[in-house]
Amino acid sequence: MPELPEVESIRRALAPIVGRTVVKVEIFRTDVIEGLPRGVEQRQNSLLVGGRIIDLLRHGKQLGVETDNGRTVCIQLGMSGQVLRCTASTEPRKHDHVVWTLDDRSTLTFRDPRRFGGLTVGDAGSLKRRWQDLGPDGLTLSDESLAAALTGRNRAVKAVLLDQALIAGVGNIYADEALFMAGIRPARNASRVRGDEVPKLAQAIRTVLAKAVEARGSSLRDYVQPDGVKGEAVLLHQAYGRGGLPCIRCGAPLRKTTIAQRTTVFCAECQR
DNA sequence: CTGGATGCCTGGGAGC
DNA sequence: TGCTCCCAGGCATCCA
Repeated sequence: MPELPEVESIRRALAPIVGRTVVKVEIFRTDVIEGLPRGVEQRQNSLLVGGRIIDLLRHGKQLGVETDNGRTVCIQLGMSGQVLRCTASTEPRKHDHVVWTLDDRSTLTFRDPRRFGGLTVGDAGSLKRRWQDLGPDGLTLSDESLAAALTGRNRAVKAVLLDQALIAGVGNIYADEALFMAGIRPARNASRVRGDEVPKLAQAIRTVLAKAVEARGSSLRDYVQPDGVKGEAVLLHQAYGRGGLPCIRCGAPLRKTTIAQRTTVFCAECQR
């Protein structure tokens, strides 16, 4: 579900937990955790218990939590994942998989009804190692990086934008939005994006993502910020979710189709 | 190597 | 009200 802007919104909202020490973790499902060791002590340790949170990092759609005892947890939200922060402990709800308690008695909950997401535990270096397999982050994507991702690629330009190994953080919503802003048809072959269009598309990707971060992410079905409040970026959408509705630029009805197995909305007039 | 198709899950909404 | 069907923002894995 959540793409870069949603994950970045979560990261920013969690800033107050930096400096806090993890005092307890409750695991309600082990199968959402990769790399979980055997043994109660080892499990607690791998899930940051006893460590002080020193950093919250993000690359693309992945969120990293790092503690001063050299442990890290990488959070992937998949389609329906949430990270919630409560100032007092509450009864776990259905689909709450992992609950941390911090030394200020606040709790951090990872919940994910569809379980396409999950956690990966590791040592201090494991986040960087993991993120080496991802492309550059979409928020700061350079024109040159985008050019490199598109060059010689025999697939739809939208499929390239969605490929996390090429560009990290763009999902179905913001791919449609960026291509609409840049006036490029999602089905166009990536290798046929012209040199003069590359900077426009790179700019569109950065802008669309940055605006959505400002609006605290797009709440469609599951996404909420850690305090449970919805983001407002849906109000900014010009293409996504508007199939059949008039294009805000030219008034022609927006077309709905499938590209890379994903629902795709575009304007046949404005996007060539 | 590349790119395309498939399957994993639950819940919400539409339609009957 | 209740049922069935369809759809959903991701991604690992398998296949051609």
